[in-house]
Amino acid sequence: MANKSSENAVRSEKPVLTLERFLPYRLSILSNKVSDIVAQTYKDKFALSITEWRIMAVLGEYPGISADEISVKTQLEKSILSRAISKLLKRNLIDRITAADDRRRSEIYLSETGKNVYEEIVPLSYDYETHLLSCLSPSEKQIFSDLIDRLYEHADTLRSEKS
Amino acid sequence: MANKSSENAVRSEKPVLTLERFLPYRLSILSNKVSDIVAQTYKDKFALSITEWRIMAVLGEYPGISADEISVKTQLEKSILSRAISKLLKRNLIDRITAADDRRRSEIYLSETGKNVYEEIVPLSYDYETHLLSCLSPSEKQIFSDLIDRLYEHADTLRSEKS
DNA sequence: CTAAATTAGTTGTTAATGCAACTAATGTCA
DNA sequence: TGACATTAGTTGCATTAACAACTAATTTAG
Repeated sequence: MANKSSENAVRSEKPVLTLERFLPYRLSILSNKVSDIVAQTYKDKFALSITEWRIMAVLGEYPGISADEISVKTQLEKSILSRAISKLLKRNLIDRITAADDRRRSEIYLSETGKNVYEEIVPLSYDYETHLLSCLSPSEKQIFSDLIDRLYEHADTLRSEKS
Repeated sequence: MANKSSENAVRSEKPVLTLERFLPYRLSILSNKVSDIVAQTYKDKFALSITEWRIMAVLGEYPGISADEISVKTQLEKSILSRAISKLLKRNLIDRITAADDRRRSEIYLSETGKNVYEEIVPLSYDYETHLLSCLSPSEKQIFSDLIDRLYEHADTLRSEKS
């Protein structure tokens, strides 16, 4: 006898989701816009995709790291990484040598050319970040940064509740 | 600016970028994690991709909207939209009729089935958002939301400064 | 020492994305 | 009215992503 159309008509208002106010959506849109702008610069000036740049960025910080470790740091799939590394090798932006102690692993480095590109991109990236954040006060920047970290940590705990 | 490798602290000629502290990167990682979790639910329970769900979400808010208008609201490419709409039509989740006043345009609606799915997803989405944000205080939520909006607006102004 | 299990990395396949070219309907303006 | 430009939407194509199967090197147990 349950009939939602007439019995409790007061309660049964249809739910509506306002996409533009939905946080996961807004986060995604903001992130895409921010990334697209950087991506355009990397692509125009250096013919690098975001993925490729991230790999180089990690190599700038951790020379001699392995593909697997890059994968952990950048959250990129092994296969994506493997193909991106091939491309960077072909372009002589990185060097790869087989690790002496474990011949499965290889150690990857920025090449001389790669270092030059890296050193050109780093200040551009910082500039961009600075410009992007210039609409926030110092304390707002700090708060935003902290909130991102907290949400990131917290999101991890949600993953397991999935079913 | 903290410099964790103090070895060559004398002349810091070589710039280094710490990817894990670079805001566009962190935003992207957070956004991906957040989206992936929702995506998994939509996919498992309703066999919908994020893209498909976003279209349905917009249709729930704006019944009879055209593909082009959906494109503006969701920031999805025309082509992606066109193909997603075909899929949703095949699955009878939406209906499409040619607009009377302009036969190029079509008006798109959630079908009855689509409405049922929509009404099931909306509360799930809100739940997820609530859980995600449960690690923030009410005022922090407000601040975070505001900062996102401001950054979004501000990012727009950066786009043209590209060169 | 050797068989099974793990690990690092590559490759195949399929689907999703992004861009441009295209069709068809409408709008503009001389 | 009639050539031309715009607009809505579709399709083709090349690139990229996601997932799994695979090779080869190393580790673990018995």
